[in-house]
Amino acid sequence: MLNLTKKADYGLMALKYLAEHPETVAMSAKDIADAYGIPAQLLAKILQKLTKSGLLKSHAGMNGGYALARDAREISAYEVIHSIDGPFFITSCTKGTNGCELTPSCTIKEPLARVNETIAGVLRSISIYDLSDHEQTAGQSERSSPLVSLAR
Amino acid sequence: MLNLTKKADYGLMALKYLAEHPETVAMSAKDIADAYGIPAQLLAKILQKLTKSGLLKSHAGMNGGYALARDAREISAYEVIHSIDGPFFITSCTKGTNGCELTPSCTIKEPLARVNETIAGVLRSISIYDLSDHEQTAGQSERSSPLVSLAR
DNA sequence: TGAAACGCGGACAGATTTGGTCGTATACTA
DNA sequence: TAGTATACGACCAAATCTGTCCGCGTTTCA
Ligand code: FES
Ligand code: FES
Repeated sequence: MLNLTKKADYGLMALKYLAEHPETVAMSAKDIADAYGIPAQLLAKILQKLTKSGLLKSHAGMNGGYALARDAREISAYEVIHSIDGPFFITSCTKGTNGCELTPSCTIKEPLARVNETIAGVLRSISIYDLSDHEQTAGQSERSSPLVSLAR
Repeated sequence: MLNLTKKADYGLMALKYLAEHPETVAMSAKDIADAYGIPAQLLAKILQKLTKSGLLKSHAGMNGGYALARDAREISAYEVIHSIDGPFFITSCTKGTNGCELTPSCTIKEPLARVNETIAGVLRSISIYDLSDHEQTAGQSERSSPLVSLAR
């Protein structure tokens, strides 16, 4: 019913956590999982997906782990969700290659596709940086201008 | 993964269908289901929910059926989805009464709630009328001004 | 007055998706 | 070479969604 999967949730949490610890070179999946009390192995697989999508850089071996591949401002929530949950369409008919069996009769697909694009746009305008708790001491650069203000 | 359930899809289709046939007093669930080739009994239950939510008016007995309870412009997509799928939160943690077990550690719930509100706003700004194929012959009243333009 | 057409609502089974675990292979470091 | 970490697939369990069935109440009409 139009909600993110837990996996996407976890992914966002992990990325936010990484964004808030820029000093550390790499953070293991277990470290992040422990910090939030989520299943380590599950998070590992999520981070692997994000790595394959180029959002994270990974490093095996001791003191290895994951690090953001780009600046937190350059990673949008949309990319994260898309990477973890696959392409999302608000219309339920995504089975098969294109459209479901009743595509010809269904008349709301086209209008809803527009809604879909709008939501995608909102998600695209939100970066990990926007989610994170960056100490906005003074004179914040205000580089990011999300469609949705997340300011508190 | 952030998509509507088929039920919500069906519900929107049905309402759109009703909006496009304003002359008929009432339309049976079976009629609508046949028009789109969707399971009649399933659609019936959906329409029942919409009736209980006050979006439709029902009439039992022969030649009975359903009709919009209000003008199509006054029924938002949000109401329909909310009525069928229940309250939706973009964050997956909706179990129990309030928040999931890891609410304290989860740090993205609050920022995502804002995204949630934005999406809800988009959905609220779209009416069944906007979805329907109203012959906008000339000088359309342009009474509705959805956040998302659905014009073709 | 009774049958037919229709809405109402719960129970329920099958299909699908999600959440999570396990095992093993691979890569890197000390 | 021992230890730590990622990579990846198979797999299972739980939750959800989809769809069907059946009995009941209501309205219309012959
Ligand atoms: S439900 Fe499949 S095309 Fe709309
Ligand atoms: S995942 Fe439950 S509070 Fe965020």
